[in-house]
Amino acid sequence: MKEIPDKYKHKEQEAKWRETWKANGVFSWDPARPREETFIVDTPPPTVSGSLHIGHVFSYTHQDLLARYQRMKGKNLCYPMGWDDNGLPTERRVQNLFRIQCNPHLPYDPEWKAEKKGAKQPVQEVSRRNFIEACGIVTAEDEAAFEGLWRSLGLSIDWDLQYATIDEHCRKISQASFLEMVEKGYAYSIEAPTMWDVDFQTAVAQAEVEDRSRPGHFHDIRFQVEDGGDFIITTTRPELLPACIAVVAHPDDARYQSLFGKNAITPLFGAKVPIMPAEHADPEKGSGILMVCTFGDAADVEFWKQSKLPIKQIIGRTGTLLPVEFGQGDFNSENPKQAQKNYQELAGLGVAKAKKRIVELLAAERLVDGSSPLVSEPRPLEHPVKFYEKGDRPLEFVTTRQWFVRLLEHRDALKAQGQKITWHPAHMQTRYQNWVEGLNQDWCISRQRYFGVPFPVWYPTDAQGEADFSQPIFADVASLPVDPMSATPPGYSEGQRGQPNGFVADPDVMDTWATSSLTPQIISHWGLDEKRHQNLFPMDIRPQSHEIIRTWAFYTIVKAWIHSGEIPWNHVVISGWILDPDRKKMSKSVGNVITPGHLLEEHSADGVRYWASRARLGADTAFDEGVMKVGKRLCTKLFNASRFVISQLERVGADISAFGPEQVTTEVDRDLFVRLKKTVVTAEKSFEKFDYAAALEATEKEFWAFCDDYLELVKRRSYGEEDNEDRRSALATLALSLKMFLRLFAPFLPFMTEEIWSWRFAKSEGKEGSVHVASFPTSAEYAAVAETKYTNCYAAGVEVLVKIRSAKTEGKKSLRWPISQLTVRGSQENLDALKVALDDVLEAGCVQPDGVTFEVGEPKEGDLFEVVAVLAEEVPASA
RNA sequence: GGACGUAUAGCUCAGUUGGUUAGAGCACUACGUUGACAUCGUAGGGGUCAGCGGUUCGAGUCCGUUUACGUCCACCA
Repeated sequence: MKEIPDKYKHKEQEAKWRETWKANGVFSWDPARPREETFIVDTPPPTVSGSLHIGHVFSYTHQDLLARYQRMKGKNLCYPMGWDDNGLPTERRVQNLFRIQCNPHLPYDPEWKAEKKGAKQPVQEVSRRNFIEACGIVTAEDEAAFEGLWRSLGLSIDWDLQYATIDEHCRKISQASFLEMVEKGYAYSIEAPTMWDVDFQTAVAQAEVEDRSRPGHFHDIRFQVEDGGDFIITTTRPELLPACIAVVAHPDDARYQSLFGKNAITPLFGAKVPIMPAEHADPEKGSGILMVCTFGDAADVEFWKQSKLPIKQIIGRTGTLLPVEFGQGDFNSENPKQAQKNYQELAGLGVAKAKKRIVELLAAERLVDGSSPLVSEPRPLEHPVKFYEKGDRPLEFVTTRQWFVRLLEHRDALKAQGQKITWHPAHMQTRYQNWVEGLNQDWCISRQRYFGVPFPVWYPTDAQGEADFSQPIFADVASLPVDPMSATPPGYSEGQRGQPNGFVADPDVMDTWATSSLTPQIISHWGLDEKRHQNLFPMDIRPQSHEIIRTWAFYTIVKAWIHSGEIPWNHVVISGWILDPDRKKMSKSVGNVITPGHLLEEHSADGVRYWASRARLGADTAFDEGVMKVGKRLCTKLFNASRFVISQLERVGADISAFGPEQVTTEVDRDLFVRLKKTVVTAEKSFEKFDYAAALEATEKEFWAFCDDYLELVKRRSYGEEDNEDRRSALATLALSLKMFLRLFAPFLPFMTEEIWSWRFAKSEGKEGSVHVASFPTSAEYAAVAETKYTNCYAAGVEVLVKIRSAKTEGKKSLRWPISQLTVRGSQENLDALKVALDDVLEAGCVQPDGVTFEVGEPKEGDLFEVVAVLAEEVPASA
């Protein structure tokens, strides 16, 4: 027999169980079992270069609760872990840690080794392959640290099912997905103005764009009209004046009707631009007339596309003004020499500096009537400006060649897919619908970065060595994954790379979401193992947070629809955010992030999990260490109550696992089981609705009541010296109820319940001995407990005991103080019920048996009884 | 501007299809070491259920409206 410890030391015990679970493969997935017996979690792959905070612990606990419940229901759990390691965050960290910069034109240096360097050391340029190797070193370290934390938290992940979004398998799936999207006509490449981050020098997608409120200025600028007259335009972006291609006003705007069809002359640059009607011009805003520049915003892009006007691109990929020649090409001017002189003042400047300079130029400029085109001092305002979510400078529209996935024409189909999925909580589906309805661009999936999945594409070159983008050469699916920078396209030799009549590689990598949108296919081995794919796809649950519904959830639904015509999972479960005590979202930029390490140490993993388990899905929750303390206290209570139950049984040599429901024979015990069965049903129903918090609440409430009341009432019988039916029933009830509570708590408190389970309930040392593969309690399990003939006899006993205790508290006496006279008034029916429990009550309440009086009568409304307990004059020596 | 959510005790939160006197924990107060538990127990005080209006025999719950807070989307002249 295993020795039961006096004290629970959570650090040691939790470490012990982590090792045991690992050694026994308690959480491993069995690929042989069929789909209907399997439950699949599409685990969110955390960005490894970020640091984990308490919010991650919160949401990953939620999925683990659901996984553990399903496992105890007998399901074969496929609960993998992925790491999102490609993309910008890793690149940034690698650049800083190793002081390197990727230069994709350098050859690979096999001798080069990545070394961490101080911030003051010079930056070294390395090849793309060397750079990626360095990324691999960093992500491997990060992944190990993350895995350690997840194990500390007790996540029941199958650690054999791991993937990293940059690994070979994921690259293969991502490239295969791309090729199929090309084949099915969903992916296309086009040279077009695209939202562009000038610092990262990459295109970005609509989903990665956010508005930030920034100070700016209105500038009122007078334009001349070709054959006389003028008008004033209000703009916040005067630096785009040289890129002005048209001037527009609303077609119904009376003020400008007479100007439509004429040309305006831009100040400083003398460019003749058409004055045109346009629906998007709002007469209420500014002066009602505005300039269209290539490109100031999405409306400019849209207008330019429809108008077929020439493009005047003045902002380059680095965010500085490009050198252009006025009087040549599309940069027309009435006075090219003066225009060029003015532009020379701006060329090479960044956007902010160009803005400042052009205001000075406008102020100094004189129109024919001698006035300045800048008709007033710039007026300050706060306005929303679009930023890349990871960027520091406003986005610009730059014309580049990019790969896109068609979304706009499929909005209705994608909305319908969202409706086939059950969202928890349900209102989160609205966010998905809103996002799909609000889409205004196709999905740009190409990024001008290095650490990511390359496009498996090359382009033939013409006699001049220029790439022909209209004839892309795609890699063969069997050859995936490929890096076109080092692999040669079919039918070419490496010597033809970059040569006339040769080929060039597509230099770009995919958006990180292009890979992470495939997590279900990555896990199911889509296209590689059809049997496994059929067995795992669609999945059961996708846990995630709500701010990435528009990215991760949305793109995953897109990919599943394109590739399989299916939804990727049946349920999406959304965790809320952790708010700091001021109810602000915890985020790195705000600097209010709380890391979980010390909390797990102090409050135990079970305590921290308890805190997370109390929060319902989707509800933002304030960080509260007090709740973790409550969780730890619950563990202690469970520990002590279990020791008591086991000691009671073993005092008389009973085997705790040998009791069955038919041995519950005493009326009070049978009545207790009416309650316990209700609790089991509530827990099960709640879990089936993914409402783990309600399951915990019901279990916890019942457990405390069990400790406070039943354990007190039962002592007379369980401590009894005589081996009779009453005692056997008490022991059976203790054994069965403890076994029940341990399993009900197991998803929430996996360490503590496993510890206690291992004392006496575990049937073996291996996987089968774990409480986490034991079956979750059902009410059917206790069907063989006979119904009591005295309904409420347990409740009656409890109520009288509570009132006796209350009398002692009021009398400022200890709970062991004897009661000399007890009068109980109630209905005959309730008194009869009470009499069944009376011996237990009298013993627990230290009532002298000869001092009890019953009266038939009406107690206060809501009560079963009115109780008068007279405290004894003094403590007898025996007490 | 559009959408969604939240508002219940000092704090963190429950409150089911409308149904007795609105609950729990923390904190607070008092009492008590009792044969599982001082990492404790027992008991107590504490609420105009954000405001207003409506439906109903009856509203924390349903409807309308207002306010505050949060989030997402739109908004760059």
